[in-house]
Amino acid sequence: MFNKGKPQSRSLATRAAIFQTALSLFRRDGPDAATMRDIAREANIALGAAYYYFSSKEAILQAYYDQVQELHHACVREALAQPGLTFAERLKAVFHSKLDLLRDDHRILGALFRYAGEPGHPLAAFGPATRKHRERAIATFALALQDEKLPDEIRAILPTLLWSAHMGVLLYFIYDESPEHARTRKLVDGAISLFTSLLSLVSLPLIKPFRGRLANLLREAGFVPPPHSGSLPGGLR
Amino acid sequence: MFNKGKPQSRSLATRAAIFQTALSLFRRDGPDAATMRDIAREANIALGAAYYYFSSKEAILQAYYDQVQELHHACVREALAQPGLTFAERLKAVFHSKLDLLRDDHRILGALFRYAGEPGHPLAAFGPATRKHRERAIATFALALQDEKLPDEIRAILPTLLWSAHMGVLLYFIYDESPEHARTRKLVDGAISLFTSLLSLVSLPLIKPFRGRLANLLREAGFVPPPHSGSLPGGLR
DNA sequence: GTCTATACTGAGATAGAC
DNA sequence: GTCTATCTCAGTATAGAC
Repeated sequence: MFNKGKPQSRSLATRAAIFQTALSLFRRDGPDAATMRDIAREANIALGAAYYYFSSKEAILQAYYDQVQELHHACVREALAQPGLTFAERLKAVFHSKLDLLRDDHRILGALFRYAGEPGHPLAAFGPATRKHRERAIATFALALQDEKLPDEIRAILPTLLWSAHMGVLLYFIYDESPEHARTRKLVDGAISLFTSLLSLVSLPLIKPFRGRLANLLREAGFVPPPHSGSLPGGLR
Repeated sequence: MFNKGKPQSRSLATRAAIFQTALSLFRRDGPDAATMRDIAREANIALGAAYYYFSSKEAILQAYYDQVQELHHACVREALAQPGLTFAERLKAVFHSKLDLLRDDHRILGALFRYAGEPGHPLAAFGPATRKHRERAIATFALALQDEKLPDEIRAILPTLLWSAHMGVLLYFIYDESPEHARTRKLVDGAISLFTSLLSLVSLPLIKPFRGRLANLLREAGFVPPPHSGSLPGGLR
């Protein structure tokens, strides 16, 4: 009668147990090698129960994706709360906190990348189904630059650009076998240092005309919404 | 006794028939929906025969990958043979010829992207197993700039940079549903025009110091081999 | 609503006959 | 080289216990 449809605490606990068991198996064996049967056995439940909570293995990946998103946003808020950081330091905090979060999850990340080439898939990183996620992630990057003084065109495109760069970094990270992912860390630091240096040139009269062209290009390509407008439908935005 | 191990013409014909049938089914139904049984039936052979020629469905994708590579290189050679092209036109020719080639193959491309996040996979676009392919593709881009006068640091990194950009364009292309892929074409043209304009700034004293930093960064990240050295092992290079 | 047990399906891949 | 028969196994469907 009451609580119709609301999950109870026992149910939540079972769900959480399945999720955690799945993650540890994903980390140990890789998301492909770990079967739903393995997960159910390890969590001491029947196969059907696992499917009761997660309609597929992909649904577990989906939940992981959601969780990473939220944790990252929280980490970034915390890291950026510290006063007196330079712009470069703020950017580095955003990138490095993501890498911290994903430290043990090379293979899970790799499995998520799999759907990047299937626009219709609910987990397609650039597809319409993940639109909300993407906007949230881009907003996380926007946190790093909210106090900077930047030309309008640049401010409008920078969060999306940073998010795109971060996707590239994650790809690099997946391939990076150096201890502690030192190579990825170094790439991030080097790229951000170089980038912030270059950014100081952006107000030069010589460079100025290029700002508009770039903003234009990205807007027409759909990476970035037109100014003064709400959001648009579609996957490429 | 003779021709030991050499495929005969009948064998080659069967292989080609399977390959073409597979491609047309891939295009019609998508590479996932098209099963090996479908392919075999459509090609009028038994399932086992299909597996005799291609040890897996992935092997067919592999063959497709090889073919695209070779066709693209040939197209580019031909397109660049035309005299009097500007640098931007040469670049555009490389990108557009690739898009021409892949016109109907959104979904096959998408399926190939799937392996990009699995470094150990033979089809991983950035992995060690595809190293030779990658070098060949990068060499294809190098064709476009062989006659340009460019600073050494730039010349060393540009082909790889262009190849990377081209991977990004392909991803965009996969998501692009505009008629004739007009949006992708427009993005390519706009980006190349902007890029070549920016490139003319690269010799300015103001910009010069950044060249070294960028080249350094890319070298240390393994995107580009150190100067005066042969190639190195490994996936990230 | 939560969960178990069991059986079915369909696709990739293989074995071995011809 | 080519076939048929078979294996494996992830995902699914279902009937019913609590």
